Amino acid sequence: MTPFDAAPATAALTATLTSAHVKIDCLVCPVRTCIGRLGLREENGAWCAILAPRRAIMPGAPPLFVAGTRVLALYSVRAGCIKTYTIDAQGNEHIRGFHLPGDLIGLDALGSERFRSTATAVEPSQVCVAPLAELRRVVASQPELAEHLIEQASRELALALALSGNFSAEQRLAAFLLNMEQRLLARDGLLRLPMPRRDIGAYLRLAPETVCRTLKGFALRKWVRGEGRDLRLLARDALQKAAEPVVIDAPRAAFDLAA
Amino acid sequence: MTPFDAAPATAALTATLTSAHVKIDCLVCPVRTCIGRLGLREENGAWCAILAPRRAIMPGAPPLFVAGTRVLALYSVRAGCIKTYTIDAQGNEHIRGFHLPGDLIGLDALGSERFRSTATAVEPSQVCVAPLAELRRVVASQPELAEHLIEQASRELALALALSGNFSAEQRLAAFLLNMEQRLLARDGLLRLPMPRRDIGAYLRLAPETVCRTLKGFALRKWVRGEGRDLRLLARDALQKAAEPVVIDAPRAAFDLAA
DNA sequence: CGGTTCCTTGAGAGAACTCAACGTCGGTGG
DNA sequence: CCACCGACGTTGAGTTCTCTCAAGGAACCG
Repeated sequence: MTPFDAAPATAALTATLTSAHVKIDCLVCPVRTCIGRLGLREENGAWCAILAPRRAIMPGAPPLFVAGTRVLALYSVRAGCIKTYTIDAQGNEHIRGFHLPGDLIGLDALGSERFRSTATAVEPSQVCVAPLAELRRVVASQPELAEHLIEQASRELALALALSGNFSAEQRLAAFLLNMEQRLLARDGLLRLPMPRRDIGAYLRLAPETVCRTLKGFALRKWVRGEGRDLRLLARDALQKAAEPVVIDAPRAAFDLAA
Repeated sequence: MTPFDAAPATAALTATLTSAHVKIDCLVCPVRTCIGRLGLREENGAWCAILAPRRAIMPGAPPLFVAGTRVLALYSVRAGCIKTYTIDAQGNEHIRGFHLPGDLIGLDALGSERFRSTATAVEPSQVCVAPLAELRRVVASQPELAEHLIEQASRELALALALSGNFSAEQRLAAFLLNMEQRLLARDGLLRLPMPRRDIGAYLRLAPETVCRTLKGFALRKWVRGEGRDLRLLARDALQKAAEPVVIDAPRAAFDLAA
């Protein structure tokens, strides 16, 4: 069991943490697992240092950052759920991603100088701040960190590409549930979605009603159970089959060589 | 005028180049512009060396790589157009991206160990091969290159996220035309699309017929002109307005602080 | 208790798809 | 030289998936 199974929707998260807390808190920081995987020493101050400044983000509060503003820092989600989105001319909200503990926010802005989206909290959340200047400095001195950033961007890219495919509502929703289950480290298929139906729809290109109806379809087939945002995935294999985001195709054209 | 304005659909591209040609050819390689931008010396052998092995890729020929196989190298497009795609269970092709000269292919696979898509040529093309092991080595010694990779992945991510939004056929096609015009370095809005309507549709989540009809709608409004794949963008501003992929939204909620 | 947000369900509307047909073009071979 | 073939682009007609609009009920909060 990880420290993040318990929903972090406590008032304590809103408290401002002093830098004195940093070292202690970092021991339970989700980013720490990444550090461990990279073979970095926990005492290594470089990565922890740039993550020191914490920020608590509340739903409805001012955004973490706003589309169009200059990128001054990236953010690492420590707890909660942050959504990044844009608003089009018709006023529709397009959610570009949900960021869960351990995820970096703002990777899609590194190519430009400005944020492409606005970031707000879906539930009470906390992020660590990685100022861009310091990030560059650390990247230069620690190639492992650069590789970590590339890998994270790569994974996010793969997810975005899989989602941008021409799939049906059922396929996308099934893929979404499985993805969220995996990223939320849900146990026994027990899953508490942080976001409302409207946000799921804005992410999956579906009307909230369609999300609801499709979910009901899954429930009728006994693939999922639950009410509202508390779900239980009963038939993961069936969902996986329904999702089928990518089929590994055989090298069909490889035989044209003989012709 | 760049060396890539002329369509490279010549038989010469199919010829196998020996390593003796590398140094000379690298002077006209699109990647060179990146090297210049990064402040690297042209004589710097590290980056050029790993790009040395060339491969010619022809439409209908065996893929450059196949989804599911291990990632042994990334590929830098030197000429032509490479598409990456997946085939779903229904046999539908989902195109994840068109890669033009200067683009890297396979960035979305760095997070996993295997390619997520299959890559084939849309038109006669040529790529440079960057073996993963050497790439890692160079990244470790040259942080600028790491930043370049991150930026490239970031831009690709931003494009994928913009495209994955819930936009209409007109919005997506307009955005696609503008994006292709920019990336093909089209002059005077003169644009020769390398791919058939079917591929555009598979990329934009549209039926080929819808691509055709939407394009005709643009033509009726005098926004574009041309026949088949040869297009001329007459009203770039109108297309830009129709595309409206992202609207920079004002920090509306920023005033909640006072409440 | 009123107000708000969210979830759910129903009925009608619409955007895009499917199916079908036709003309064009370039290559191939009789 | 021309018929044939396949791939592509275009257009039309009917269908379908998803959206929009509307409404009711539940949960939460001040």
